[in-house]
Amino acid sequence: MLKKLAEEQLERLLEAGVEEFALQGLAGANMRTIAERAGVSVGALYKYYGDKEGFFRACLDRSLEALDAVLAEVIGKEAGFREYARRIIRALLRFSREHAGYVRLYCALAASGGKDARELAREIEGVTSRLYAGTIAAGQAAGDLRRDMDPAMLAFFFDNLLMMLQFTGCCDYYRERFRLYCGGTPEDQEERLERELLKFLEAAFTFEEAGIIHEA
Amino acid sequence: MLKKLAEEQLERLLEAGVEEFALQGLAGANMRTIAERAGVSVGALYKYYGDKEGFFRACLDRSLEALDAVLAEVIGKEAGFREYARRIIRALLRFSREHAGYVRLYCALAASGGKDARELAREIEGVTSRLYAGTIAAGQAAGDLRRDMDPAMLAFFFDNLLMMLQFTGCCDYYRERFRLYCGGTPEDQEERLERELLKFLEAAFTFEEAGIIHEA
Amino acid sequence: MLKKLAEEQLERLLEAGVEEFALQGLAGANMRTIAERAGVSVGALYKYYGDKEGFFRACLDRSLEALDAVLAEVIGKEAGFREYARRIIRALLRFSREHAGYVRLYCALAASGGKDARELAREIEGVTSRLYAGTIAAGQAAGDLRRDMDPAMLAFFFDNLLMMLQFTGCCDYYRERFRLYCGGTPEDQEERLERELLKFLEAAFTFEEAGIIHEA
Amino acid sequence: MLKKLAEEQLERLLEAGVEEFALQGLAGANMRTIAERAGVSVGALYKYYGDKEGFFRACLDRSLEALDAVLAEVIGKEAGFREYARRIIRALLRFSREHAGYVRLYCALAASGGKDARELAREIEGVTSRLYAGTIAAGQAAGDLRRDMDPAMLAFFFDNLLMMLQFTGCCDYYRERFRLYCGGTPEDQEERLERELLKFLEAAFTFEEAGIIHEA
DNA sequence: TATGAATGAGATTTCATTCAT
DNA sequence: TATGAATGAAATCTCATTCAT
Repeated sequence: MLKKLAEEQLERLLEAGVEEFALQGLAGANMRTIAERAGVSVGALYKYYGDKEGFFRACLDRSLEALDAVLAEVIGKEAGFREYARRIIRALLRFSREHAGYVRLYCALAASGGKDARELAREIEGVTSRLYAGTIAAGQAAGDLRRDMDPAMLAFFFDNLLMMLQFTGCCDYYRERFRLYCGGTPEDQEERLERELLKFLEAAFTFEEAGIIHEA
Repeated sequence: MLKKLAEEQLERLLEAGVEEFALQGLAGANMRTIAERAGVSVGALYKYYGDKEGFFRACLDRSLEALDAVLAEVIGKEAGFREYARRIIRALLRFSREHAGYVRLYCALAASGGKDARELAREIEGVTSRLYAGTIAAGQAAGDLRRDMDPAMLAFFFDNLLMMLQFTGCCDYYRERFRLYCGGTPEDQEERLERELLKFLEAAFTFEEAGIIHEA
Repeated sequence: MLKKLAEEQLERLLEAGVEEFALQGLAGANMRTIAERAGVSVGALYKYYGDKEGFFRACLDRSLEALDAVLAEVIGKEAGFREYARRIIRALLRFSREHAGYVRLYCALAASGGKDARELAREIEGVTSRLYAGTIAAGQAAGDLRRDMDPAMLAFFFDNLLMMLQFTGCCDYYRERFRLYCGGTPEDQEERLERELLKFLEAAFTFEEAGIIHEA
Repeated sequence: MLKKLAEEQLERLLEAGVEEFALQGLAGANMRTIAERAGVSVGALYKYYGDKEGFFRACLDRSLEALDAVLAEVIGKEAGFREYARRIIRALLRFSREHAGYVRLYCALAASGGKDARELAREIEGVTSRLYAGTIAAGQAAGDLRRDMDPAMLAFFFDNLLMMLQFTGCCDYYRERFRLYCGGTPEDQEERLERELLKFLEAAFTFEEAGIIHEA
């Protein structure tokens, strides 16, 4: 077959690559397999992306763009922390559902070591860390959130729970783990998961030590 | 004498293997490199562990044993949830410091996909999930912990935070991420990290929404 | 008009091909590179020349034609050996200057092995060998050239020096070698080269060992 | 077969490599073919020589060493030019017979272009050029050789004839060419070739212009 | 028994050639 | 008709595994 590689085929290449890299890692992924899965010749794969490393980077970039898009959508609207958290959780749950491959790749990369991993961290977490810390500090100033905790740490724990939320939705290990803890799959339990996480966060973020309950 | 030497070699092999597999993944790891790092011949490596897969499994088992040991130590003593949480956090922080390689391998495996990952989840998380849920349910019954949340979910979020705590101590991505959120390295900030996490958990676990049920 | 364009393209293709084959050899040459250099599509290249081998042959033929033309020009005019040698040397020096690519290809082919190389030898050297031997034998009969040497051998050594003269003008190795022996580039030293080569040949071809036969 | 690669096998690898590179060029040579010809696995070939380029260099170095050895043997003994020339010619004829592969590789490399070819020229010809020019200048000073020619040019033409002598013995093109000029193969005609070349050189080097024959 | 050189299947990558546009 | 993107066979190179020493 010699027809021009359609947009759609390039799309399929990236999808297949994201999936394969997420599953097998950079070293374990097989370029021929990826090309076959995408229904494209190896030559075409190399023509478009140069080499394995380059193709890997393209898959990664694609994942990051998708994640950025989701976050941008949430971040845009001004809101209090509660509303804000709810929106993020819902957005990430949807992202997990719709772009499981990206999350898997993200999880795999975060697990890999070396300079690349550190750079990736700066690339991905740089934005969110500042964003969360800012929003939380504002919430503290407004009296909406507890003042007895370091906003940086609050943001950190918040993001920890969100990262785990995503992995739970997409990665085999984390899905199975969810089943052990809560029964069922993350999808079936999505509503419950969202509700309970919000309760958990609500308490963690608003309760102030010494029993002095912050005004609702 | 000879046996001792052999055991020491096996030890070194596992250490080297854990490190290499954590860093490069199963596919990316190089058996010759591992043998060289351990100062052992490739032949010996194969003699003891059969093949790459088998050696990988041995490295994994070793990591799990170490983790089990730590948890067993903590679990043994009866205590209230607060004390219990403090002990686990401290134990895991120490584990991260002393057995970074194991945690890295654990992180890498959790990120990989497939049936193996699911089995691994059952193997690792089966114990802790029941343990945590039980302890939490007891705490709720005793009135120490909030009753308006599913104990399974509470346990799940608790473990989420603990997993992230471990990754934060050992894996490049997560370490850099910590730096972005909180500044400094997890080691330098260990005390602060422990303190704030406890505060966070304290609130999340004990605050009850005073009957004001979060709107559905 | 269209035909003219096409012919110009074919011309450019051959030029590019001669250069690439001379530099990289048949195996090392890249058809896409050649087409691009000539500003022609790969499809056109294949349309005109069938395949790589065929195109290579066309490049070769073109080189041989050019060489034939030069020799024909020289050979046409009747003259004594001295005059004859001078003309050939000048013609080859000019040919080297103007058609360096052809000479380079010739050199590369002569260096390659196999049946093709042998056929090429017959094709190229068949004419000149008979021509030189004949002219030299005539010179000997006329008393212009020494009689104590085999005319075939004289012709052979003569052509040896002429081949080296051409390579010296065009090929990197031989150019550098000239610099080491004589200083400067063959172009700068063209006059000197011509003069000295003529002196060398004059002596080699006319000196007779005065009956003192070199001891066996 | 897993026995240790004997000296002899490494030897065979280099022999096979020299032959293949001489015949096919760097690009055209096939590493698998070379390994097979030498009766050695591809892995072993790569273990010893790193990559194709490195193996090529090793083949080249081996050829140069062999050539150096021959020249060193000739150069050692002090002698007049006639004796000297006879020795070199004989040595090179023998070298061609015994190390045809090296000469073929040498010929192929000299035909290739680029910086490598220039460096190779300096490496190979640097020694001989100075040596020949020195010996010839000494001969001129002693009155043994004609004084009306540039010693550098004399040395250059001398080496030209010697290079062609070697190619004639080993390379398909040059062998066929010899047959066309002189009939028979260079081996069968070795004695005649040597004798006639010496006569040719004798005249070219001792005859002085203007008919004034140099004293014998 | 322990070693590590040798093996060769399999991975990445290139490029002559085709043919839909 | 002319183009050049797509193809996929074949090349280079790696590395898990074996087994002669």
